[in-house]
Amino acid sequence: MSVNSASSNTPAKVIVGMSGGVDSSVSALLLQQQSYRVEGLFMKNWDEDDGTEYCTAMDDLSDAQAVSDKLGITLHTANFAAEYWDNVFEHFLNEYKAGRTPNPDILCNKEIKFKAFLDYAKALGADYIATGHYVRRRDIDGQAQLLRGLDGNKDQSYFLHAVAGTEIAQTLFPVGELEKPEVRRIAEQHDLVTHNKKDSTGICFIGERRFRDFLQQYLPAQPGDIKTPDGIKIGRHQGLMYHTIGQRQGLGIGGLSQFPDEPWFVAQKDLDRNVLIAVQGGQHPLLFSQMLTASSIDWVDGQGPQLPCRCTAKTRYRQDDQSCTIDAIEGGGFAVRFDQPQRAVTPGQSVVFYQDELCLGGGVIETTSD
RNA sequence: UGGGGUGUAGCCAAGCGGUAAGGCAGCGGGUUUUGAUCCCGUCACGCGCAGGUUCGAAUCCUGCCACCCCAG
Repeated sequence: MSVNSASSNTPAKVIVGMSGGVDSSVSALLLQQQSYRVEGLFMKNWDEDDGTEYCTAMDDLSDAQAVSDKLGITLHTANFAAEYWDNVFEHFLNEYKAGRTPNPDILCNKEIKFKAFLDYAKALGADYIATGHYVRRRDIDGQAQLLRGLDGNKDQSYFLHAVAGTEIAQTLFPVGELEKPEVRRIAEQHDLVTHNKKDSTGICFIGERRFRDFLQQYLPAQPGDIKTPDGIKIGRHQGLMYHTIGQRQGLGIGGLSQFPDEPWFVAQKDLDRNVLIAVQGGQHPLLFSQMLTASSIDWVDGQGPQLPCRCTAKTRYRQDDQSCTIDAIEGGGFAVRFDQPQRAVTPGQSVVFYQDELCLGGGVIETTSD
């Protein structure tokens, strides 16, 4: 790709989404080295609910500012909290209310980072945006493809699968070509304050929380029974939305004399009866499913492959790729059959498809079956 | 209140005179841009209570208390 912008032979202008982390810091640095006209933008998309305990956003902004100063680039700030709430968080809450387990960060990428931010950057005159994601872009016949990051350990294509190719086409991913240790090394060599900053986790823009306490602020408790698949009551839960399929922690069940010493896992949610179904042992058959149906499919190329299609898929971030077959189902949507049964496939979560290095796209899991 | 049994951490539970296993739950940390999973660590100066025997008792003895079962 050319470093020059399309409209002139001045260097292209790129605005980097600066989170205050090492990846976006190094992204800005690399683009600068590649002679782009680089500016940064720090997004604040969540207005603290309690204001006290989780005030990392200010630290992140000051780190982003420090890196920008070091590089001598302009740092813009933007607040997309309203867009985040309307287009990401409300959907997040509605999914939990419906007993499902959403992935807000996938929506956040689709609605905020590659829509609100992209629009904002273009209004600032940018030719491209850039982010610190560990993914790669490949242009074929004028079409942008999404490839896994070179560092298989950090690949974040799972989170970007719902971003359209037309938006990928306007984005640069400098660290996607590198391995994480190299990124940190570059940051250290250039004396960027973020070089040894711990990787951020938790919901994007919201951060690490005691998840159940966090949800409880928005979704009130609805206590009910915890039962075995045979209908034996073995405990109480405070709300089906506070648990997810395959989960062990938080059930509070232990030492039942008529059962073995194995830990208990959530197998199903019975919304009609407000009952949580739990099974014993992490390999219990009820925790596995070989088929799923998915809706809300986003294909990166806008078309999707010819069906039926053999490919690999992940049902969660960082899962090893699993061989499967995708097929269309009547009335819309897709059916996915895995070669091997998969553990804790969870409605509301996303299934993402790959062919080798290419991320095809993915959809939201609706149902699972044997 | 006649007989039998049981009382060990939140729960299940080993221990049978030599100085409190293990599991589950919980808690803390690690891994991780969702939620999970997973990994590591932690968790009874004390074994229903009070005495006694002994160099030494959760383990033996005595009394008391509680619960369970069978008789009534």
